[in-house]
Amino acid sequence: MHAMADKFEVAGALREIGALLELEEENPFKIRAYENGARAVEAVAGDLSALAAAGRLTELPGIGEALAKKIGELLERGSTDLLDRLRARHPPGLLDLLRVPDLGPKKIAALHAALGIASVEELEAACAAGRVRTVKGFGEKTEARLLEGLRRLRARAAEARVLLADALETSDALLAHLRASPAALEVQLAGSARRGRETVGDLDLVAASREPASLSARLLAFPLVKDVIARGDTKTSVRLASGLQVDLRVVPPEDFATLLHHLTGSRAHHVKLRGIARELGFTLSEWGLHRLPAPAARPAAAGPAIALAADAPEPEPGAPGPLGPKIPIASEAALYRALGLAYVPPELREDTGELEAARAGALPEDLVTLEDVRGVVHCHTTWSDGRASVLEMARAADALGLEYLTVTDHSGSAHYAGGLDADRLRRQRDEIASVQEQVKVRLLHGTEADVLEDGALDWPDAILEQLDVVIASVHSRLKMDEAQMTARLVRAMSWPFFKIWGHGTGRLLEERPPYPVRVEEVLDALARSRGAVEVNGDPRRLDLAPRHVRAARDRGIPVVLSVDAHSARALRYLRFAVLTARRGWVRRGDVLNTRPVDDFRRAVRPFG
DNA sequence: GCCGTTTTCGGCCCGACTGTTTTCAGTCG
Ligand SMILES: Nc1nc2c(ncn2[C@H]2C[C@H](O)[C@@H](COP(=O)(O)OP(=O)(O)OP(=O)(O)O)O2)c(=O)[nH]1
Ligand SMILES: [Mg+2]
Ligand SMILES: [Mg+2]
Ligand SMILES: [Zn+2]
Repeated sequence: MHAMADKFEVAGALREIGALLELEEENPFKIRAYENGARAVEAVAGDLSALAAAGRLTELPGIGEALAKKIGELLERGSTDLLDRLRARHPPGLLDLLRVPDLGPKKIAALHAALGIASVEELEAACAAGRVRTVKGFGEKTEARLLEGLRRLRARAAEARVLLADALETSDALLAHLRASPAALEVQLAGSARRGRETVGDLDLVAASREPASLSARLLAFPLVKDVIARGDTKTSVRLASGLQVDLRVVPPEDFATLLHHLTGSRAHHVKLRGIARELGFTLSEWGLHRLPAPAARPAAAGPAIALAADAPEPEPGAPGPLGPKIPIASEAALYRALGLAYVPPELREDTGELEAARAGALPEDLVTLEDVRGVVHCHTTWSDGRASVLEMARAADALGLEYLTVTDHSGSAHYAGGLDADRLRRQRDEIASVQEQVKVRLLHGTEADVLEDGALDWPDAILEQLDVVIASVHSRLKMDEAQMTARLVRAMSWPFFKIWGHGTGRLLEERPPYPVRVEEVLDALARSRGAVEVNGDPRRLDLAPRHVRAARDRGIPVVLSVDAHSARALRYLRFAVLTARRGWVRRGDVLNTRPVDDFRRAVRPFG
């Protein structure tokens, strides 16, 4: 098809192969190998083709000879013989069917065999006509469920993800609601929201209780609950009016730590961690850490094993199989300790090297925290497109106990955002000086300078040298190709003064993809020059993304946690910047605005 | 398909809930 795929297209093709193999009901471990390969390819920092050209693809975890060959082919011509063959064997509509909730490869095969259904449209028609219920293994309820799944898929609701900030507002309300129950001994947020992912697919909650049914009922009584998706002894799933799904698991208090760990994820982290447990002779699930039974103690074995089985206590719920003794686990830290590992914070549990690091004792122990941050960077005011005045922003910062605040309004070319010209910039400096006399927080004066089309910044050096801080951001002319945008940013980051790369890739989550740019090349330029990367805490941005933040700190580039505030309320975005930085393995010492104001000022001052 | 300070073959994480099942497969988390 097309030549020269990038790593995301390669990952997409590997996932498509995986999905098509699923339809063929191939060995699940082989299918997983394709998913692992896709993740490994995406995690590559920098140029995948370079790695392929050097014949080093098999150094990636989960890539062997077979996948390396296919990746090479994908890079060259955008497809592989296997993918071509698979595509030729299956109608394209079958792949779409995999996206229908509650429909997997087995049911698709059954429907295809019985009714010739090979597309979403055909399934919809068959459900509407009541033909699906006639297929063996299907009934009225399944048909109705599929219709509902089709409706949600059509409405684009089935795969929608919600911004972390919005999800946390809902989860705060839910947690308060559940904690008010006398049956609740403990209730906590888990899942991707606890890991600080920028968007979440649902809300996952965990609770400890002696009366799980009572807590489940309490969830159903939450005013925003619209539908009950499933209700069992330990797990209840509901859909809220907003469309957001909420999963609640409830266990007795002695299993709370392992449940919290389980529901926090991620899936890939668990697969690897449980593999490690197994190597050590344990088995791990939400029901706890157990010793594996000795291999000799099988039903076919001699007398003592049978006697042991007869004496075994009642199996607890969720643990029907033969298990060895249970190791009490009182906390997540105790769980990792029991497996000989350093504690892995939730934000790092993505199987991106954290378990290898935990084994080697190489995990960062001083990941940045909200309490470490002394000042906020990147604030807009009514001088450009902010809604609060300098005084209002400063008072809000005082209320939060912040040590300093950096006013960085837009530069002149940002007409759409009321960018400042040199004269207004001077007058703004005077106003900041006068506001400073009324507040405790130290006010610093900077700019968010547009990176122009040619990579120049929007201010002459003579202006920049009067400022405390310069954020350099791309706001316009976004429709360049990757080579042009990379060249533009490399030039911008190479100027011989200190600058902060603002919202590096311009993404707007669930709205606008990042503009095409080779981030690693820009980071290389920044590492050779003077500057820092911003982790923009605006919940719609969270930019740079964690893997790029990690690539920055691997190059020794310092980090600034920013709020990009256009209102006083937005100063609270700092927590999202912190979460995103932690997901990028950022330590306290990597972050310039954990320093006292004078240190910070010296570190970021453009000249000198 | 990947992988290996116990292995180059034989493992690969583990469980909840639903529906239609007469004993559990399928899907999802
Ligand atoms: N052991 C194990 N745990 C799983 C598996 N799938 C999900 N989990 C656990 C870990 C997940 O973080 C947790 C919640 O599942 P979700 O599907 O909600 O995923 P998560 O919250 O991570 O991401 P999301 O934003 O909801 O898509 O359940 C699995 O296949 N095996
Ligand atoms: Mg989730
Ligand atoms: Mg979930
Ligand atoms: Zn901006």
